[in-house]
Amino acid sequence: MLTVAVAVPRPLPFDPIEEAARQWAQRWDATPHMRAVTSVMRVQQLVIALLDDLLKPHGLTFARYEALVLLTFSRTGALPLGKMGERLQVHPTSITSIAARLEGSGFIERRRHPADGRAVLAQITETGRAVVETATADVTAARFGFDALDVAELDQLFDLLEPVRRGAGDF
Amino acid sequence: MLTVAVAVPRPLPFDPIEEAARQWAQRWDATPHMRAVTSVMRVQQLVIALLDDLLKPHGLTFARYEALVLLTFSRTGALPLGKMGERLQVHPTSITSIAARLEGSGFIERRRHPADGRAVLAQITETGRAVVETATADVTAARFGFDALDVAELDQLFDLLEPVRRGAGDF
DNA sequence: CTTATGTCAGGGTCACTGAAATCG
DNA sequence: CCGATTTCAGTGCCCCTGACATAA
Repeated sequence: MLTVAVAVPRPLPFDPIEEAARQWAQRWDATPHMRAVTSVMRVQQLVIALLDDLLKPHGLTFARYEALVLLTFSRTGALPLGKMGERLQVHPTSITSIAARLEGSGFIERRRHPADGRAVLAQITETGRAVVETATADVTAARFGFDALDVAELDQLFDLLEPVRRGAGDF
Repeated sequence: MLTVAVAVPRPLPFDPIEEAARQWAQRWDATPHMRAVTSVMRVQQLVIALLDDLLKPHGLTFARYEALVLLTFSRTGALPLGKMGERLQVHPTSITSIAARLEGSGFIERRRHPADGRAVLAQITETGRAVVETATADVTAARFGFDALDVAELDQLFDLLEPVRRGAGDF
């Protein structure tokens, strides 16, 4: 048995977002918007902290993990960087950096696109495929940190957020 | 009339999260979790981009705006840094940095706590109060980027996320 | 020539670790 | 002495801008 000391902030005796909303409402409007948005921000922060903790032992960040997963979805295990950036909705220079680090870890290889000399193909390696499998086992076991919700609630959450993404012009 | 050219990525002809979920389901489980979590991550990204754009003209980031708002909620307009970090749920070194930059902008002043020589009080200035008001007018006018949802849906979203935050030990 | 793709340099923010100073 | 509060140095991550090289 091995125990690890982890610094966890003492829980507050009240919900800080509820409290902020209460004060907000006394002066400004859009209180329901503020409350919902603050919740999304906080949950994202919690989830990314959990996922990065789970992925770190595998030598991955969440961004790199997502890129690797995307490659396993393609038939050949290879995609042009531009296409990856589009799908993952990240900045062109970010996908370059992500690919560079994945290559440094031996999870992908970069080579010129045979049909388009401008493009670069990211090709997942066998090591890359292996790490995706073990890392995915960890994150699915943790239910992505959303163990508190059942499937109906998860779908409801997705449906609620869909128009927000659509409204921002994502698709 | 003045128009500004802004680079906006071309929308995808499909929902990239739906597509990822479809592929995910063919190999792994926890698909509803993955779909919901990815949505939260993406929406957070969209909201933070919008808010930072709205706040930048006021010389604020979202983190600094939140800190300033918190100060306006206190009776005296002053709080110890430790208390602020607790409420905003940010790392002690982060609140130091946020306070340092807010002070550099003239939005707060830092002084020793009169009753506890270890603590530092952040005191909002008149300039700080003024910038909170104008910045808040901007973000509420934009409905925090959640204009696509009505009040019932916003409350539903908050309620869905509440057990996730509670489960992570936030309060 | 213009457009598309990717890379690199650099600046900004924030999270975190570890160490230190100060004070209760 | 121990613990709490804050600061500082340093690392890593990701975002973005701007400039550049290469190729369609």
